[in-house]
This record gives sequence, C-alpha cells and structure tokens, in this order.
Amino acid sequence: MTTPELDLPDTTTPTETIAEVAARTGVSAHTLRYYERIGLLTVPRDHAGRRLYTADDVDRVVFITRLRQTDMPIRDIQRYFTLVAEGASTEQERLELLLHHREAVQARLDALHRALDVVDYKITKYGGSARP
Amino acid sequence: MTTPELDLPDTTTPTETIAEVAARTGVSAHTLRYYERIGLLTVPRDHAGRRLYTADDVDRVVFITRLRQTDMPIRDIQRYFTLVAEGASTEQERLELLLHHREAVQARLDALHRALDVVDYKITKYGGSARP
DNA sequence: TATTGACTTCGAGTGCACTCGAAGGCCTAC
DNA sequence: GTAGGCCTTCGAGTGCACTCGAAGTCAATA
Repeated sequence: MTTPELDLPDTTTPTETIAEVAARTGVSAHTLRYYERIGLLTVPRDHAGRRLYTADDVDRVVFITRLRQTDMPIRDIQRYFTLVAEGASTEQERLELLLHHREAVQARLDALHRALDVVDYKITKYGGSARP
Repeated sequence: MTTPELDLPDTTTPTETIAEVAARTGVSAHTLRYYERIGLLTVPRDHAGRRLYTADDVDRVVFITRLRQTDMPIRDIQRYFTLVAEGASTEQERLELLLHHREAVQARLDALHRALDVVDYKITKYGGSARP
C-alpha cells in the first residue's frame, strides 16, 4: 500500500564523508575519487559540493574492493556496473560475468597452488640453491 | 679422483637458441632479453654474438616463471639470484627469502578465497544485483 | 652472389591502476 | 576576521613488468 518507510534500514540518505568512507573501507580518498571519475560510482554532494556517501555507495565500494582483490580488471568492473545501471533486464548478463570471473579466479588459485608447490619443493629439497 | 664427466647430465654446454627457449618456456624472446638486461640471467653467446642457452639457464628461466606466477616482484627475484651468485654462504638467506615469499603467497591464497566467497555469495543470493 | 630471416643492441612506448600536486573553496574555532 | 584543515577539480606523474621498433649483423639457402 504505502512505501515501508520506517521498516527498512536507510541506505540512500547521504551521510558519510569521503574521509569516513576511506577510513572504513581502506580505500584512499584519492582512489575513491578515481573510482568515481571512471564511472564506478556516482556520489551525491552536500550544499558545498563535497561528497556525501550513502550506505549503498559504501556497499558498492566494498564490493568493488572484493572484485579488485580477485584481480578483476577495472574494465570488467565498469562493465558490471554499466549493466547494473541498465536495470533488471541485464541480470542474466551480470551473472554470467560473475560466473566467468569466478572461473578465472579458480584457475588463478590452481596456478598459484601449483607454482607454490614448486617453491616448496625448492625449499625442502635444495634449501634455496640456483637450480629449480 | 677425476671429475665425473660422463656420469652427470650436461647442464652447462650452451645448446639452445633464444627462439627454442622461448618456445619451450612460453617466455617471449623479448622478455628473455629483458630478464638478462636486468641481471636475472647471464647467457653465453656463440661466435656470432647470438645467445646460446645452457640447460641450467633454461632451468633458471623456468624457475623465474614459477616465481613470477606467484607474483614475486622482479626486485625480489633479482635479490634471490644475487644471493645465488654470492655462493653457498648465502643459502640461509635465500631460504628465508623463499619462506617469506611462501607466507605472502599463502596470505594471497587466503585473501583470494575470502574474496571469492563474497563473489559466490553475490552469485547465489542476488543473481548479480547492485548490492554486495 | 643475393636474399631471407633470425638474431643483435638500444631506447622508447604501453597498459594498468593508482597516486600525487597545485590552486582554490568552504566551514569551524579561536 | 583569520588560521587551519578538509574538501574540491584537473591534469600530470609513478611504478611495474613487460613490449616494441629501428637499425644493423650474420649465416644459410636459392
């Protein structure tokens, strides 16, 4: 009937400054501005033109950091949020993008494990000599 | 008594061209020259000045690729082979370098796993929506 | 002998993801 | 009312690890 104004946590009212978001997410203010510059975020401003982040914005920053931690290229993250902006009809494509990335990460994990085995072999067998 | 010339596989006679090494290791000729330029390798030349790699050289290239696959910085790889060049007395330090790197790789593996879990959560729970 | 093609050196260029600096605006505390 | 500090935009700079191009050399083949 009416919008459930009081029942849901507020995620769209701008409340946090760039310094607060930087402190909470570990992403520098410089990098937060950079992310905005390249279109990963759109952050509202206060009356003086300063950024005020909503809870949703902060959530998005956190999600971006997770994707970056898995080495997703910025280009792909841009693509992902472009799809998000295009609405619900792109959900399938977004899912595919994430699944595709998931495979890449899994492959990276496997490769890392294999290469680490070689290093371990080197450690135990040669104690660090010049030969592999 | 005498050096066991016939018993050991020959690892120090230059036999392979840069193209062969590139093909066998998957490292481009350009990158092989780059590695040499920055001091990771010292490759003998034939009478015409062309590189001829020994089996030991190729082994070293392969080991470098393993270290790079685990994201060891070039700087650390340089340090490692500097130690190798300094002889057996640096074995302890080399071992420590590798063990330290091993920890870094393990930390990276853990972080990848955690970040991947977040992506997986996103995949299963939201099917790719904008919220984390 | 002429051409082909792989090799050489050297310096410069690329792509990525930040990271920084300059110049100035606005709010609060004294 | 002014000093301090955090904010703004913009463009430029950084570091890493390659990657490429130009100009030339050399040896094998037609």
